[in-house]
Amino acid sequence: MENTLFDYLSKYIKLTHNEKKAIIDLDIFKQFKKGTLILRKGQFSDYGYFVIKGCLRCYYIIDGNEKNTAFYTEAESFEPVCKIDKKASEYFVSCVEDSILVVANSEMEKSIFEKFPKFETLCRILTEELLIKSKSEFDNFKTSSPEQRYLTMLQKRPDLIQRVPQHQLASFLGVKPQSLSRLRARILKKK
Amino acid sequence: MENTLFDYLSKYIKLTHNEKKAIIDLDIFKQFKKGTLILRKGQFSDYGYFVIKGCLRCYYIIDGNEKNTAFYTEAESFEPVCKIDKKASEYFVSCVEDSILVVANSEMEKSIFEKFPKFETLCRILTEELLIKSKSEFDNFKTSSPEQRYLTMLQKRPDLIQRVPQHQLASFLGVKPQSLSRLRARILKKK
DNA sequence: ACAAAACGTTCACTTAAGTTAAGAAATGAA
DNA sequence: TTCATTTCTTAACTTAAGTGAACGTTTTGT
Repeated sequence: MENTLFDYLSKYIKLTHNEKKAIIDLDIFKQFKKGTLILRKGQFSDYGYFVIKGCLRCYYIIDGNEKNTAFYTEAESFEPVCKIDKKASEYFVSCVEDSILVVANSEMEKSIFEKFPKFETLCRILTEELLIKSKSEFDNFKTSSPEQRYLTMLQKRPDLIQRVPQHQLASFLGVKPQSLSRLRARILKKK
Repeated sequence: MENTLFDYLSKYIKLTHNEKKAIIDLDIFKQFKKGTLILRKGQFSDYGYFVIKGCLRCYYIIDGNEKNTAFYTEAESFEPVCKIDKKASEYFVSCVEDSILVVANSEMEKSIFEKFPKFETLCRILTEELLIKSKSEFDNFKTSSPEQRYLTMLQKRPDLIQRVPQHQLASFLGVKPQSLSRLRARILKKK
C-alpha cells in the first residue's frame, strides 16, 4: 500500500527510513467504498488526496444534471478548490470504485514540513508539475474537437473507458451522452 | 515598477527591506516591445514570467492556424511547460502590448530560496493557488457553451476584449472567429 | 430470481458551430 | 493621405452537437 506512494515519491527525492516512518505514523491511508462522497457541494475542507488504488470522480450538478470535470486514478492527486479559496465547494467528489487514498489536511502538512523541510520542496515541485500538466490538458481540450478529444483519451487514458460509465465520460469530453455515442459510431464507421 | 510585484506578494508574506533589496538586485525587471516573442515552439527555456505591465499571449500553430490558449495580464504569472517537462516547447508566447515582465530562471530561484527559505513557502503557496484557479477555469470551460464562456469573460476579464483582437479571443473561447462574431450578434439581438 | 433502475444506442428534429467566400471597417506603413 | 494589410462581419451552405423520446440491455438491490 505504501509502495504506490513511495515509488511515486522516489522519482523526486530519496526518503530515509525515518522519513518514511514519519509519514506512515501520520495514519494517512484510508479505505473508501464505491460511491462514497469524499467532498460535497457546500462543504469546507482542507484535506488533500492522493489515489493509491481506485478512481475518484469530480462533478458539478448544474440544472439538475451531473457534469463531470475530472477523474483521478492511481498515483494522481487533487486538492479541493475550497482548501485555498476558503469558500464552500462548488462540486462533489465521489469514489467510482472501492478506493484507497492518502488523506492529509493542512495541519498535517505543516507539521511534516516543520520536521522535514525537504517535503516542502517536494510539494512545491509536485504542484508545479501538476500546474504544467493541467495547462497542457486545458490547451489540448481547447484546441480539439470532441471527436479528437475522445481519440486522445483512447490513447492517453484507455483505462478510463473501462472503469467509468460512458455517460460520465461524455461531460468530461465536453458533450452530451447521446453525442458521445454518435461520435463513437462515426469513428467505427470510418475505420 | 517594483510596486506591482511587492503589492502582489504582500498578500502572502511580509518582506523586509533586505529581502526586497535582494530581489531587486537580481535585476529581474525587463521591458519588451509589442510583438516580441518571449518563447518559440521548439525552444527550451527554464525562465518563469510575472507580468508587471502589459499582456502576453500563448498560442499554438496547428495546421497553419494560430490557436490561442491563454492571455496573461497584470499580476499574472506563467511558467512554460518545457521548464519542467524538459521537452521542447509546443507553443509560442508573445507580447500583445509593450510589456514589463519579471523574468527569472531556475538558478535564480534556487539562489533566492537558499538565502530566504520563506520564498520557497511563498512559491509553493502561489503555485497551489494557480493550480486551483486553473482547475476552476478548466471546469468552467468544460461545463459552458461558447456563448456562456463569452458572457463569463465579459464579466471576469472585460479588459481582454479591449486589448486583444477578436479573432485571437475566438480560439481562446474554443470557437472560430466567424462563430464568435455570430455569437456576439446573437447576444445583442436577445437584449 | 425478479423488478426496478441505470445505461447505451438510435432516431427525428432543432440549434449552433465549421467552412468558404465576399465585402466593409479599421489599422499601419510609406 | 493613400494603399495594402489585417480585422471584423455577414451570408449561404455543411457538418456536428443538443434535445426529447423510444427501446433494448445491463446492472443493482432485495
